[in-house]
Amino acid sequence: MKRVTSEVAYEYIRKRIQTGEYPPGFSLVTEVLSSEIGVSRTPVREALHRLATDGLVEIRPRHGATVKQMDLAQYRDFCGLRLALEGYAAMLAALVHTPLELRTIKLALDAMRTHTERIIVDDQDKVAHEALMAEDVRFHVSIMSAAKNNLVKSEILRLHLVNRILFGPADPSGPPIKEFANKAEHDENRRRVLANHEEIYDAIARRDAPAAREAMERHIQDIIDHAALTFGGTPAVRELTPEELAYRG
Amino acid sequence: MKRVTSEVAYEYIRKRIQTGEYPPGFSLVTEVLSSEIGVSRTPVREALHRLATDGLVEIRPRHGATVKQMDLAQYRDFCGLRLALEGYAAMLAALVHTPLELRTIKLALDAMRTHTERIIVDDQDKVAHEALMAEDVRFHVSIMSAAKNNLVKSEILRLHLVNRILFGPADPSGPPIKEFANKAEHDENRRRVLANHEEIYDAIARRDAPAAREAMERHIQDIIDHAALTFGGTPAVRELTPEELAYRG
DNA sequence: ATTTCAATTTTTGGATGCAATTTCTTAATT
DNA sequence: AATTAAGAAATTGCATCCAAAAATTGAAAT
Repeated sequence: MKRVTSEVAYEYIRKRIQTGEYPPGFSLVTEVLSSEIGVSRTPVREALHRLATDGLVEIRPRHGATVKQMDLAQYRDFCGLRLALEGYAAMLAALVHTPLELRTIKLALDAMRTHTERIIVDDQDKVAHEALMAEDVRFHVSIMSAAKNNLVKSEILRLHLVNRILFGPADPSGPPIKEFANKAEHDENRRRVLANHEEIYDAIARRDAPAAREAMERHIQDIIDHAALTFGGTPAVRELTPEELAYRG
Repeated sequence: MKRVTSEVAYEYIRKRIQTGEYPPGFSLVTEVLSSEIGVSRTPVREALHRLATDGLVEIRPRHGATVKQMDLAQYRDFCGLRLALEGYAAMLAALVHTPLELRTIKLALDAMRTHTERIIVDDQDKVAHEALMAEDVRFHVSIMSAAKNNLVKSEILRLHLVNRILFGPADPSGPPIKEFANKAEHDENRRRVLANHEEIYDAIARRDAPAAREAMERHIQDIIDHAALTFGGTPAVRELTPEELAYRG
């Protein structure tokens, strides 16, 4: 025995989903995966269950596992969760951050500013794009670390994982997503994100908890709105679940 | 094959944890459980993993599973999560509730009022105690249903599950929990809970989203404070994790 | 030609066996 | 007597095997 085999299976599948090699709706057959990875079906099964609790995979009993796919309504629910948690984390961070934690947040913010400027000058700068994304993550992670609530932190990290998958690198065989907006729109969006981050940082720095929460919530709401635009124009009236309908009689 | 055996195992173990038959820290050995339940080790393993993601069980690789135990610090983190989510749900409910959903919430509130009065008159009324707990749950569930975000709802329900376990029926072999306060204190607490609920309801009814959130957050904060008292007097300074310490260099 | 029903194949969920690792026990040494 | 080391027992994690359920294919009847 080498090491935790189920971990290998988990990482293997997760990576494929994230890169888009296994697109949303893709059927994940244990037998195929196990022979592909070179382990038996047991650890694959376990990995799929873990991915299901992460929200990356959907398992219907006796029907197998598929890569999760979300419609806009589900995405909005998802972002609502993120909004609630990250807003709370920002609030906590404003209250309990240490000077060092504040500096860590500021470092990420400053780096983002630099990279954003660079991208606005040269749209094709791949390195700057990569760096910007990395610093964006660092900014958010720094805030939830400063909040000092590990449960909240791990929940948010789990959500980020899903977000990356559904709106990540590519969606080669998925439904036709609306073509990217033009550069001017993109630049405007980047500036808005940066402005949002600055607001959040300032509120945390002056220990203004309500303002920090509001700023973070506005930021995430902006993300939702932006995604709604690129996703497709439909206002997407929410479907009511049977469970919800039960409340009406 | 009869039915989903892993479901049987899951319910079996969950119930035992909730009733306190398996107290916090209790060692959950797959072999023992499988022979006790009458299924093989595979579904037991799966059930334990599910319980771990629910937060009821702790699994350390190669060391087995134990019933999760929380200290006060962890409980506060846990309640923080609940506060963030239920506060958000109350806000949403204020914004998007239908008249029927509002009435459902009011029904639970009215029932709670009745049962609380009854308990204050007769402390020993077991039926009223049961009913009060049930209506308390109904009140909270009605609100998250009215919020119409299934993800948030299922997350909160998961949290409620854990809450029930750690502060549920009994903890026979656990550390000596401070003896229950006297009746006057209890009655005061019950009245405060009811007043909280009324505030929450009123805010939702008049579609005042910020007030609904604030009232809910105050309510949960009260619960935390109350638990801190009955748990033990220690202020419980949070331990820093190695991960957090990394941020300091 | 299309639809329906049955048989075959595929695939999941569960049981069992096996190897590796951890823990418990016991004995020996300081 | 206490502490450590070695071996024995127990327990986890993975692989394989088996049975039940679902999907698919093919044939027959309308």
